[in-house]
Amino acid sequence: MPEGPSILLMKEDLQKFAGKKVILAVGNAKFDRDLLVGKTLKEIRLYGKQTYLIFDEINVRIHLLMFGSYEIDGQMKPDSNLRLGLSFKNGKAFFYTCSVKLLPNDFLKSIDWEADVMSDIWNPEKAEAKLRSNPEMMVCDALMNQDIFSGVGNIIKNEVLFRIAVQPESLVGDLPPEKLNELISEARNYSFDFLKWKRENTLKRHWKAHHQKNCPQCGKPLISKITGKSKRRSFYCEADQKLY
DNA sequence: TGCCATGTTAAACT
DNA sequence: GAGTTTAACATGGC
Repeated sequence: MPEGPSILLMKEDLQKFAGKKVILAVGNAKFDRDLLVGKTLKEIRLYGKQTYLIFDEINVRIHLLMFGSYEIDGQMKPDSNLRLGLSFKNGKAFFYTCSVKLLPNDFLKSIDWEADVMSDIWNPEKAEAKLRSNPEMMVCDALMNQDIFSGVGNIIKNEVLFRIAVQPESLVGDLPPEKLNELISEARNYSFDFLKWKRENTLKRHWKAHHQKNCPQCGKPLISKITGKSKRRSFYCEADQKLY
């Protein structure tokens, strides 16, 4: 599931529990789940791929990692790896195979909320400043960097670089200023396209590079290669994507 | 069937 | 210490 846009869909599903009181908390999360019982879920806040269930004093941070999933209402899967299940008067929320952590609300102050590419307060100028201070970083690593582009994952990385015709191993400092700006604006733009297509269940159909065999522009075979320090797979066209 | 992958963290290394 | 590599987690799709 879990790049930023998918998490936004999860938030929409959870929203009906905002303002509601936790009746029961179950699961194998490594903290005292009873601390949540009787507390009211004040707000659901996102930061990239992270979801914060905010209560008085404390919050639960959920990260679905690679294989995590969630379920609203419905029957709990019998032999599943349930990390946390919350019951409210109007339904239940289950979180499976994910990272779940209880944090004090002070922690929220340490987050740079403006780094979330899908946030209303996304700050592209700040992203540009961070990029400029890391000229030796490859663009594939820059996009995957959650402190710069919180919410971007491997799919978004590959599609953004295809859209702006930049080879993944290009160095940030070598990009001309207008390319750097395209990188920043498309990280956000594509995330919203991802959201729209995910909602329609047509995401894969719209992939131009990610896990594709041939370049949709020139028809040549795409390169599939582990790139950068993040060691994640990149799909790109040698002919159409320029190495800076 | 076996491999790979929408991700992160922490331990174990150099 | 800094930087890098590896393991762990654990599921579903191809």
